[in-house]
Order: sequence, then C-alpha cells, then structure tokens
Amino acid sequence: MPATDRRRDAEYLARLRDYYASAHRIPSLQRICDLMGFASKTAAKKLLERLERAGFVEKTPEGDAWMPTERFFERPLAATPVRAGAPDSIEGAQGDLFLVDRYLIRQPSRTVLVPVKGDSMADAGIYEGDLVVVERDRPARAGDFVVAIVDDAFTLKELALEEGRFVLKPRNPAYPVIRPRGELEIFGVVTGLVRRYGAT
Amino acid sequence: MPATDRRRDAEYLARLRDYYASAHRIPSLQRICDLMGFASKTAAKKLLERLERAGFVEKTPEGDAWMPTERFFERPLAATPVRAGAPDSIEGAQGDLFLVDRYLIRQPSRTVLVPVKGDSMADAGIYEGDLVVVERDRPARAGDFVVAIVDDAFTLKELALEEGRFVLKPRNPAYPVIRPRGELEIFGVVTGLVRRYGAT
DNA sequence: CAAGATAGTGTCCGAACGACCACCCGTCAA
DNA sequence: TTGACGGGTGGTCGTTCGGACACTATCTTG
Repeated sequence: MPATDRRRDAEYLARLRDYYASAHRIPSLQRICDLMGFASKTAAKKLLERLERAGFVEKTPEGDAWMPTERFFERPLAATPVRAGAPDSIEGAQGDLFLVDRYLIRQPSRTVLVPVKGDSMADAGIYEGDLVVVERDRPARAGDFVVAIVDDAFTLKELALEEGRFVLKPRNPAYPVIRPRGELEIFGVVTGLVRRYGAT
Repeated sequence: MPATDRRRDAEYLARLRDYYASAHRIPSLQRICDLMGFASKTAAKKLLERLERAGFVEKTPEGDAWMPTERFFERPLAATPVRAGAPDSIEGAQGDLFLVDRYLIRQPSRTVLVPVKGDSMADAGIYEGDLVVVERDRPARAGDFVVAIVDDAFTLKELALEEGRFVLKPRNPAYPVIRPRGELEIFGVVTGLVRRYGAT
C-alpha cells in the first residue's frame, strides 16, 4: 500500500456520494462499514478524517456529526472522451470539477427557481416543466428573458423595445406580443435554466 | 389549540430550516426538543410526523432517519411579495446551497457534465454552450438522448430504432441520421440539462 | 355538554451510536 | 534493516438514539 492511497479513497468517496444522494446524510460509522466493506468502525472514522483533511466533509458546528462541504458535490466536467478509465484520484488531477449551483446562482439571496408553465417560449428552447433561474431586483435590458407580472400572474417572455416602449415578446408565433398598458412590472431576469429528463 | 395548529408548526419548520442550514441534517429527536423547547421526545417525533404528512420531510430509504424533501427548501410564501397567483418558487437561499445539484444528479459516482457543441439537437431545445448531465453505464432505450462516441469524439443525439438496429438521430433536419457500421458505443444517457444566460 | 382529535409530558427499554485503546501488517524512506 | 507511517481489525465503554406506552390538557365538533 502506498503511503497515501488516495485512489482507494476516491472509490470510497464515490460510494459516500451515492449514499448521500439517496439518504441526504453522511452515514453513521457503522453504516460506512457496511457500505465500504470495513470490519471495524475505526476504519470508517479514519476515512472520514482523511476526507476532512481533503476538504470533502466537515464537522457540524456542534461537532457531533459530519456534513458534506461544497467540494463534496462537485462533478467532473468531461471535455473530450476520456477513454481507458484513468482512475480518478482524490486529489483531482484530471478533468475540471464543477458545481452546478455555483455555475447558475451568483446571488443566492436574490435568486429563485421558477417552474415553467406553457409553451410560449418553446422556440427559445424553454419548455413546460423546465426550471428557470430567476434573479430578482436586477435591471432588465431589451433582449433579456424576464419573468413579468401581468394581470397578477407570472409570465415568462422576452423583454423587447418597440417604439421606445417595453413589450413582452413570446418566442412562439402562436402567441401575441404583450403590450402593457401602464407600468411593466418585472419580477426578475432569467439567468439560467435547468431541465431534467426521464424524471419520476 | 385548534385541531391542526399549522401556525405553530410553521414556526417549528422555520427553526428546523435554520438548523439544517448550519448542520445539513435533520436533528435528532432530542435536539429537536432543545430547539423547540419541548420537554418530551414524543412531541418531537409527532412534529416530524406532521411535517411528513405535510410533505416537508421523509424517511430515508432505510427508514432509520429523516431527511428533507424538495418542499423543505421552498421559500416561505411570506418572503415573496404576496400576490394572487404567486408562482410556487423553489428555494430561497438560506436553505441549502446545493439544491440544483441534488435535483439533477441522482447517481453522483456515475454522473458527468458534458458541454454541448454544435446545433444538431437545436429542435429539442439543446443548444451550443449548454451543459448536459450524463449518467454513464446506464441502459439506453430508444427515445433517450444519449452521448455516443463516434470517431473518438462525443456526439449528442437521440437514440432511435430503425429496422431493428440502433441509429443516432439528430434533432435538426440539417443533419443526417448516423447509422453506425459496427457496434454503437454509448458513453451515457442524458438525464438533465443546464443553461446559463448572459454569462460572463 | 360530551366525544374525539390534537399537542405535549414523563418514563421506560433495547439498539445503535461515537470515542477510545491495543494491535496487525504492508509500504517506504533513512 | 529498521523504524515510522498509514490503513485496517477487534473489542470495550458510556452515551444517545428512536420507539413505545400511559397519561394530561386543550380545542373542535356534533
């Protein structure tokens, strides 16, 4: 065994992540033994300490349990087909790691996810069931996709300028352009989109 | 006390969310007592059962612990300017940072993010610059969007069945259907999509 | 008013928990 | 060659955990 067998830990970390995905919690030492095939809880405890040093888990503020860090959720970003499965080490080395939340949400306190209803933006690749990432209190410019409040309901449209006035353009020829009578009330600007395929 | 005192439960839920934000875990019954001022663990247990019925928490698959549901992270309606027909928006900020990652990724150890190049899937609302969430080692069925390896490069196409053989169909009439000569090598199945607007 | 449901108390128990210690055995550098 | 280090076994200990049961007080409804 090499002095630091991080390859094996990468496999352990993968199993830990899978467990977390289903149970949303770092398992107990005993359950880690089951998951990894350890016979002793000490091995599990030492594994967690190693992962803590590597920055994947940390203690809760009370210090009585473990919780994941941001790094725990990072996913590899594949640029080119990585053949011949280079076994990923815990130290990273290969492909960039990536956190979707980081990528999409820049101002957490002002960001909301809103489910899309209807197909008025279908030609822009936004379909019913998608989630749009909406940043509130952000100046909107023509060409932005915005969530506006029209007749006390939320509408997702493209903000456009028409003869010096803001209008809401659908991206589907079957829908009419909305020309607001008075002030146009904008809830927020769309900064991202999330879609899930084959979901349950 | 009313038959269902949901007002008080809303306060409890708020405290539970605060705790979760710091410890990333549903507290134990005893700790719930401390948090809420209960004197008996039974009260804590019943509270969790109420919240389960309301859809905020659920049991882990093993049934030995509690975990939050997606609803747990919903921003309280009072936080958004209350309007008729407010959209059900998920997540505020103060809940959990890693919500989108969890929404998209179910098997972390087998999931990779792949950037999209080209517009061969434009009619399916997948554009250049998007990121697709790819789950590897997963049986692909006709109709799935898959990332295949053709000539040592990634290709994103729809898997289709044509006269008993698998073919790769683009979702853009400008591109031809790919009929692989020999074995079709599938890298993984697309289970999600991420897009960012107005990126820097 | 009475019946029933609801929020919470108090107490018990067995199982699971994490902390700790002594020990084993490869690997690797001095 | 030898000693330090790192991953792992095996077992003990006191604590905490969740589940169960009996009971109280309050509010709602018929």
